[in-house]
Order: sequence, then structure tokens, then C-alpha cells
Amino acid sequence: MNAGPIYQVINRDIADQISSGTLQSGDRLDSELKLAERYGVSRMTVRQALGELESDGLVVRRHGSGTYVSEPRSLQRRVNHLGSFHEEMGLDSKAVKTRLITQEVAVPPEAVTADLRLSSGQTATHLVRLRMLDKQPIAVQESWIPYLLVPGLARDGLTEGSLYKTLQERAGVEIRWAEQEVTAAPAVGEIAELLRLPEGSPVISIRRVSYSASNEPIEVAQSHTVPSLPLIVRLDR
Amino acid sequence: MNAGPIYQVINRDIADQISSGTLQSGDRLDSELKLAERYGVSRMTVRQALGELESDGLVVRRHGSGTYVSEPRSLQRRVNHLGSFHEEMGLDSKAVKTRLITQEVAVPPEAVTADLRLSSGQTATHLVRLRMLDKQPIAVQESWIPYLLVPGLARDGLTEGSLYKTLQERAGVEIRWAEQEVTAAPAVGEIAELLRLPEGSPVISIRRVSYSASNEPIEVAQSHTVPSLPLIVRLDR
DNA sequence: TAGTGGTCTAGACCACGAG
DNA sequence: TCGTGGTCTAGACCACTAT
Repeated sequence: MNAGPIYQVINRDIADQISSGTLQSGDRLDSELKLAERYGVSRMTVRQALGELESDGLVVRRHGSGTYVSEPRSLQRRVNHLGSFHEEMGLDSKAVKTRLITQEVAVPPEAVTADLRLSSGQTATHLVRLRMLDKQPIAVQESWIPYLLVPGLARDGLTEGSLYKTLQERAGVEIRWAEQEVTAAPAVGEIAELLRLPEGSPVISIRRVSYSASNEPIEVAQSHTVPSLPLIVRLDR
Repeated sequence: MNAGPIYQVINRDIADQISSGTLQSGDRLDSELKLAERYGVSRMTVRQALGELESDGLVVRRHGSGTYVSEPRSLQRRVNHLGSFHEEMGLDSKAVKTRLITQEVAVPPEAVTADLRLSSGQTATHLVRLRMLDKQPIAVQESWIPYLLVPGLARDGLTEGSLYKTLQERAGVEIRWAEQEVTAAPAVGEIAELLRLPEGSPVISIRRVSYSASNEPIEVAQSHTVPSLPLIVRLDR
């Protein structure tokens, strides 16, 4: 079993310490030099791990002072890095339930065909999922994945309800990066019904095209999220 | 005149070559080794510059192949990094005009007072700006800045219409990072009027708290943007 | 096979902060 | 003043791509 690059192992280790409570919010981490000694790596490698934790909002670095665990927030969806819906929801993820609305093979709309680089008429697996938090609907997600990538997907369903895990295990495909468009839209028809919102009321609309490490399009996803679940982003200069 | 860290100089130099057309989309950049020699720096420094260009969506790196200038898009607003409205708009920024709606000193709402860490009753400079693209309104931005930070701000106005430049020059304050909440909201009252949208139609709502390098809150901003100008974000795993 | 980007080392000097 | 994070060096080996 290979765990990937060392800096990702360190990243996960510290993230685990934070989510398990071993490191409390406000705590100062050991200095980069000490962490380098503890993990038996050079300081540059520790810095790469801490840099990701910082951009994920888990820690704050203060020049001349130290690196601190940041304050937590509830009901949030962090989107600095690409991850599954559960990963984005962070601590709230345990309370998130998924209801499968649609699971079929079909010819996608033209815009999706283009983004997936399919020939006209080629089919794709079509998934519609409703995400619930505390029995309240929070988001509807519609996904299109090229049929030939994972032929059994519509028949066999998802591994642990996670599209990312399923793609990894069944097709050996790892999603590496994505480009995402965020806007506001009126909830209409089935979307409004599923989210239990008045027809025409505003929802967060996200269209995402995901790519593998070799820059092949893997998934086109369109989601509609209730406005009470804002996206949280940390931006650096 | 200090231009800051070398990697930022390299970053700007390559970004300039792309926006000026010296580097066309699809072109392959020189290899990291050659760039390191040309700029007279180590390869790690070049990599730091290329990493930012990649996360800004300006270039794509292909393992084993090279680094390429990515395809451009029009009417977009990239928000991978913190920047002024004009910087976010990229190539479209030349066509963006700003109309100042409000410029006053006032006691901000309680939520703003808290985020700016002001005492109850302390005043702040209040700015409301309307952004126009091709004579069409695209966004309303409301800003609150602690009065004591830049006492003359409401009287003297902004340097080149840029709040970031004004803060830098007049108060020596540089905004370094921000936390941003993105959601959807109905356009109401003055917002709907200014954006020329029907009352209640969806707009992108962004609330941003910006901080200095020493983590002091500098500005609370609330913006409402027309849905035809989506936020574009590149996400990495 | 040759060249590319991905990761990592073991140092170094600097700017910043807190006491 | 001293420890911290910010930047940078001059190498190294590896995985991947293209030929």
C-alpha cells in the first residue's frame, strides 16, 4: 500500500489530529523545524503540507509567531480544494444523507457531450442525487460520466455512495482537478420540488467539469444548492 | 523600488507575456530548467511562480510533457486569488466602468462592527459602487472600512477608483487574504433597481472579510452580481 | 531514450513577532 | 534578542510523455 507523496501523508496526519480533537482550535502547532524532525523530512516538505492545510482553512500561519489551528464554523461548505460533497462539508458530513433520484444511461445534452469530448450520439451514465442534512434537502446534484469509462455504473451503483471512490476503484480513474462556474439561478420544476423551495426562489448553481491527471474530462456535474448553505472560500493575495 | 519576492516577479513577467500575446494560448513554455537559467534562479523558485499561474488558470502543466498556456474565455471573473474587481475580470477589465453611489462616514450594522472588531458606536467609511460592463450594470459592491484606518477616505475619494490602491498608498495597509461566503439571494429594492433586474430575481451574493498581513480586519464587503457573470474557479485535488 | 514535471533534501539568509 | 515563518539555493531521484 502506497500512501502517495510524503507531504500528503503529513497533511492527512495533521488534519486527523485536528478533527479528532488532539489539536484544539487556537492551539499552536510545533514549529516547522520540529515537525520536520518528527516526520524525518526536510523543512520544505513540511511547508508543502502546511501550505495546503492553510489554504483549506484548517490552520493560520503567523509570520514570526507560529502556525495555529483555526476557529471552526458550523454549517459550511469549504471549496478551496476539490473534494467529494462529504469532504467539502467537513465536520457536518456525518449528518449528510444521500437519496438517489435517477440512475440511467442516456444521451446527454449537447453542452455536456462537448465538455466530455464525446461523439454525437454517444451515451453517458446519468446520476441525479439529493443531499439531505438533518432531514432537510440542501442540494441536488446531476452528474454525467462517459458510459465507456465505467460501463457497469448505472447497473451496480456507487461504492459507499461516493462517485469519486467508485471511479477510482472500478475504472482506476482519479479526478485531479476541475473548473467550476458558480452563479445564482431560480429554482424551477423538479429542483424546486426536491429542495422544497418556492418556484423561482434563488439557489446556488454550480457547473463543474472534472479532469483526470492526464487532463481527460471525467465528469460534468450541475448542482443546485439552497442559499442557506453558502460556499466558504479562503482567498490569498 | 522593491518588487517583492523573485517568484512574484517571474509570475508577473510570464502573465504579462500571456496578456500581451507574446505567448499565445496552446504555446508551450520553456522547461522549468531553462526558465531557471534565464531568470538566474533555482528551479524551485520557478516552480513556485508556475504553481500560482496554474492555480490562476493561466497555464496547464502536463507531467512528462511540458507547461502550456491555457485557452482563454470571455466574460468571466476568476476568483482563485484575492484581487481587485478589475484584476478578477482579467482581459475584460478595460471595459469595466465604476459609478460611485454612496461615500459617507456612518455607524455600520452590528454584524459589520463585529467583523471589523470595532467598539459599539465607532464609525466606518461606507462606500457603495456600481460596476458597469459595456454600459450594462453587472455588480453592486458595498464596503465598510474602519474610519480611523483612512480618515480622509470619504472626503478625498479613491485613487484610480481602486480601494486596494487607496488603502496601500494612504494608510500603508496591504490586504493579504480574505474569507468569502458565496450564496444566491433575491435582488431587492435599490439592488434590483441599480442592476436593472426584476424584484426578487436571483443574484450572486458575496460577503467578504479582508485581512492585512497581521490578520487585522480591514474591510467588510457585500456584493451583488448579475447571474450572467458567473464566478470561475479552478480547483485542485 | 531523452526530456519533462513531481517530489525531496540539507542547508542558507531574511523579515517579523514577542518577551 | 531569539524563535518563528518566508524565501531561495543547488543539487537529487522518480514518474510520466513523446519519439
